[in-house]
Amino acid sequence: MGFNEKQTDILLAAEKLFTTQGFDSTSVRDIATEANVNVAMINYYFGSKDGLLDSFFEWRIPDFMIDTEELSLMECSLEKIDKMIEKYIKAMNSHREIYRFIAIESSLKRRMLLSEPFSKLKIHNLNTISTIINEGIAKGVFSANNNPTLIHSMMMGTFMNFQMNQVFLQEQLGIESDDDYGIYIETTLTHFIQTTIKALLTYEISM
Amino acid sequence: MGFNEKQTDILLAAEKLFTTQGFDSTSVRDIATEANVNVAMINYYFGSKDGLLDSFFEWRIPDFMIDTEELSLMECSLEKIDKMIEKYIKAMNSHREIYRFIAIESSLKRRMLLSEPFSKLKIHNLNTISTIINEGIAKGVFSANNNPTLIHSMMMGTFMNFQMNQVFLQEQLGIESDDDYGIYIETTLTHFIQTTIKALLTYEISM
DNA sequence: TGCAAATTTAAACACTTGTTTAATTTAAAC
DNA sequence: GTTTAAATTAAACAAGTGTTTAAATTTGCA
Repeated sequence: MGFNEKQTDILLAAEKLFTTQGFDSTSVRDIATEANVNVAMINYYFGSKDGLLDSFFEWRIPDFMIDTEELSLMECSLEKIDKMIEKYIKAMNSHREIYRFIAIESSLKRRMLLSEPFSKLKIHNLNTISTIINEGIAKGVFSANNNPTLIHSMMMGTFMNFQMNQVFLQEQLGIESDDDYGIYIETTLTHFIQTTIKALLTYEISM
Repeated sequence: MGFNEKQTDILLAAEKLFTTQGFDSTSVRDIATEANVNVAMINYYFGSKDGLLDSFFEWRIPDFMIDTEELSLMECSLEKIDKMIEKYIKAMNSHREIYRFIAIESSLKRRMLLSEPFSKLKIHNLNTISTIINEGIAKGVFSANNNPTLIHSMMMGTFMNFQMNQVFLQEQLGIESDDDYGIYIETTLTHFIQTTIKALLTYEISM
């Protein structure tokens, strides 16, 4: 937390290369060149390449925290579900290459130790949706037997699938540009996820 | 296609290391040692490390093809949807570390050229589900305005999310062993996805 | 202004990477 | 049994890896 200008230069350069090439095939020299900085500065400021990744996680992961303030004011309803999903997708989609990178790197067993901040993010975001759904079930607004963890997995997975198969899906859906793809995610895909979850929460013989 | 014994040894060794460490941080020497083979044999048989990955894709991807024979005999119904999803998850879950590896590697821009067989797999599997859903819509069994590509993304994404966040989800769901996790996927998760898709296909004001 | 700490640098370090070479062994064909 | 091709080997190759060093420069403070 609290990085100086030079550190930020390095982090930005790392971000650009990590997200396009992956962590392992990005060299510290590449990063140094991209950041217009001497190679040794990376070890000086971050200790090691792994330390840089560690700092990168700390630096970027807070962007993906759902803020619950606005939601906490709303009464439990399907509209609240819509709002929450919209917030969710917006948060992740605003830096989708970064989110994809973090999710991929954290999934490798060898990197498990580094993924603590990512774990905290997932717990926070899962709690947000769980609270809302459980409250709705308790009040009888949503049908019971719905598992918030599974619904959360479905939402996250559907979004991530769009990150990991962009080339394929862009072709399948006839989307021309990267920008249009982003728009599709924030409109059509968001609406689809909203519909899906609402269908589940109002599905009588659910589960 | 058609690998001899030595080539298979190499592919099996590569599989073990690729799926646990990723492609970039697995060295050809590691693979050679694991396969009890001279390093040069990898280049002799596969040309290069990239060529090995290429062959690995060709070798394993057919396992994930959904066979449509049994499905084509069934009449269009919600039971057919259940059956299809069951087949889908079973096919992917039987070698889930391999599927995760392929999906991750194919998602890196730098590896796009290699992912042609994966692309073909995705098209085949997407067509399988699309055909069934579109037939159901045409016959009025399923509600219209359902987008098969989105439903497919949802199913794939939900499954993949379980692959990429195993440690996290195992803890969240209180699952003890890796085997139990696999069982959970083939029972509870499969049922959840079935329910979700059926809820969508019978949701009146869908989309 | 002087001094100590922090920053920055080029060079070197030790090691790993994927690949190739040239020699040797094994197998198949005539 | 000789010849030709395929398979296998250890060694070398050239380039790249993350990291450290020790010297030089800059900075902040008394």
